Amino acid sequence: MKEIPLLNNGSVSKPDLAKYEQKFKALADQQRLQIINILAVKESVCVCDLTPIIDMPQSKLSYHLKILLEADLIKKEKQGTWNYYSLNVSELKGLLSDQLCCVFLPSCC
Amino acid sequence: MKEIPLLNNGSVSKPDLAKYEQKFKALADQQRLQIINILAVKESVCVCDLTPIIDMPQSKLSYHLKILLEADLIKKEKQGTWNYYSLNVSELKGLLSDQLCCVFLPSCC
DNA sequence: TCCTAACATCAAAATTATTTGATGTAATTT
DNA sequence: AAATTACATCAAATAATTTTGATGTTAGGA
Repeated sequence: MKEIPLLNNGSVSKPDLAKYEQKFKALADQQRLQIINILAVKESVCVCDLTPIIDMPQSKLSYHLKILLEADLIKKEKQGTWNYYSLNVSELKGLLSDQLCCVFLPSCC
Repeated sequence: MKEIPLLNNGSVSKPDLAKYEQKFKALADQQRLQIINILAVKESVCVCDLTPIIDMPQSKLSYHLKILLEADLIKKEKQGTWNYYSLNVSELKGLLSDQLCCVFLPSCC
């Protein structure tokens, strides 16, 4: 055993860790990254526009959108029968490097 | 049904999506974020230094370190009996916003 | 050489997350 | 008012991840 370091649990608080965990979890899925990428290109899109593009049953798409929504990475706006989804760009920019913004939010570059 | 959009699967390639999925998955865990945060403070640390700090059985810690390692977020250097781990700072900076770098890699700020 | 410390790895169990298909609800159209 | 479209939600099935405890490996010390 080597010298015992002074106790230091790191400087990020527990609730912050939980918050970032949630956001990274939301990003940690190819299908959701693809959704983000599509929303970046198309600005604002309803679920019915999305299904034919990404080839996914509607309930599955709703599930993934909800995960992104709960992580506050996207926004939802109801307009009559349709639900329009769009990116929460400021939130994403606060999370991702400029380089990644270029990859996933092409409107950035 | 509204107008059918021109087909556009997003612009990020499949292998890239898989790569980012892996990296975000590695980040998507409080315990691993805590490890990153500790490595940021302590620069280079062996597993035996880490166990008492983060209160986790050794096999579990090894498991989480491996996930970070496979995502190329940390580096490992063997020195005799000890394995020293350190952050892959450039990789993390390519991933995280400046703001997040400040949170998790405090040496940044 | 034998013992121990510092790990990694493994298999089983436990926990979480995802997928699927069915059903529910509200708005719109006919 | 009935039918249809655009979703959300639910419960069950499946799959992936994490945790645990045991065992294996290697290097250094007695």
